[in-house]
Amino acid sequence: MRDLTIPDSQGAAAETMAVRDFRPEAPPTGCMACGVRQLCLPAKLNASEIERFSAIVHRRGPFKRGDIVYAAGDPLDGLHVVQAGALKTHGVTGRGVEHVARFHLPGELAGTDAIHSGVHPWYTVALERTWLCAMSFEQLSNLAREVPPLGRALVRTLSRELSADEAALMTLGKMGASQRLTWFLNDLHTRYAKTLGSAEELHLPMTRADIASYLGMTTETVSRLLARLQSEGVIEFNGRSVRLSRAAFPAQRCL
Amino acid sequence: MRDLTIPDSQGAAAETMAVRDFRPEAPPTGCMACGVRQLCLPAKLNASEIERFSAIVHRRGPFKRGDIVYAAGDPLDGLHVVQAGALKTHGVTGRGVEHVARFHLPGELAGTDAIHSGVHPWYTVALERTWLCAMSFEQLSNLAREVPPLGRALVRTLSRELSADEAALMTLGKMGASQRLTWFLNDLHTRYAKTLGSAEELHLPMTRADIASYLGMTTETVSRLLARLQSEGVIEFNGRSVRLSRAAFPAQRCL
DNA sequence: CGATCGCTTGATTCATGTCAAGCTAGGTGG
DNA sequence: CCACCTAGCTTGACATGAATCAAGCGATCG
Repeated sequence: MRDLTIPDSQGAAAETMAVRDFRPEAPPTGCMACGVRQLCLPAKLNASEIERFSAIVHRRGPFKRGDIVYAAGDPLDGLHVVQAGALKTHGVTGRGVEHVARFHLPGELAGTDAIHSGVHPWYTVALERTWLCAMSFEQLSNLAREVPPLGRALVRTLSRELSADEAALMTLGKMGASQRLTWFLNDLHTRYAKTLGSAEELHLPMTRADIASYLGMTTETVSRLLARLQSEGVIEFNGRSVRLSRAAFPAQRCL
Repeated sequence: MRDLTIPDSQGAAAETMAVRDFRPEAPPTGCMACGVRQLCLPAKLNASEIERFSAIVHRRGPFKRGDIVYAAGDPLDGLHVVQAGALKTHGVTGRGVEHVARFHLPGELAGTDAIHSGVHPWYTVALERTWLCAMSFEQLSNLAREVPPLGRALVRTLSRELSADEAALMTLGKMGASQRLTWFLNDLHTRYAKTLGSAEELHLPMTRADIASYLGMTTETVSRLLARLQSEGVIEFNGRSVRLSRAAFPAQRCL
């Protein structure tokens, strides 16, 4: 892990946390009690297996907005699961323009794109106050050999990321700007629902610029489209909190 | 595997094969002698491990243009490595429009996006006369447990696919149409070079419509841009054969 | 208290999509 | 073997969605 020297669970100062945050001040109680477990690697492990997995994981945080988890070029050391908060993975063009390739929400794994080359190809940074569960890939790999269900979970997780990326490629390639945006909102809602339950109110951890970059448009267009969707009654929003009108999101098919 | 009943290595009729095809009429001689091995799963296995891997693989083909390897909704049964030829993975919108998410070239693995759900999310079809190496995911998974390097190879391969998709998301999201196209040509060239060596002439296995769909533009735009790139001296092309002017593709950075 | 960042809204421009037409090559049937 | 037929490709004229340029506002941070 590069020398970030982010204080591990440092003085849990009293701060108002966004609704979406998952008991962010609680010290790690181990995977057994973790709220994102059903999405995370130990999802299908039994108690003793979880115990062993838990032993190779340590909690890191809080990362704050903008803190770097991986920089492009860093050697692969550990993978991280988002326990609370959110990350983005982005590249930077020659002239300093950044482009977001994906967001990582609670329960999702980051760093996997570095496995094959041993080097992180992009930047991964925190979008808001974030806690991560770190594990050495080396140790994970070894443990997976002894605990086959863990190996299978790793493969399944990679496959899930893969098909998520493919879905994004499908949607972002063909659809118009407005459809891309509604797809995005719906996707976020679905992913949050997996760990935090389906909430009325969706809190966006990222800026308009991040959304625009991810969806391949400009911040101006995002703003305008949000305004239009609101006027059409499809959504209601206020800053970064968005309420999706269920009527207008009819089990949205992604393609 | 769904009932494709594609004749296994059926009567190797004498046919003129495209330059890119990899000894397509030769019967399978096992992974040891396979030309795409260095990219394929057994890349880093020793002779006896390759032997075991080889035993769970069987060769299928020839598939011809348009033959379906996986249909959306099919249960996961086997994974396939492209030994010769090429595949595309695409979704179909409500009104029958298709969108291509990725191409699979020799040595690349297909079907992995079905692992996590057990169901293939999209269609995967042959673009040209194609041979595949099929393996049951079940058997692969079991063998990976006994042969750890194979498990690692599987994880590495998934990671490679993942970062390829991310690179595509980066490029397709931000760049203009012309840059997307040159990125695409360069990417194809690079990938072919891994198994077949760097050739002067790049043979495109897909139609303009496939390219357009993948890059998020129209066939007309692809045509026009190819014409423009040729007039600028960046490429020379004739139908589906393209020659990249090395001078104009200066170690093209993808972002 | 000022400065900066994130967001919104308006006016204008331009790249790419859409519609339309014609060309070419390869495959099929007579 | 020839003649048609179709799928794939190319080119042109025109329309438009989204980018760009520009301006202003509110909240947060130092």
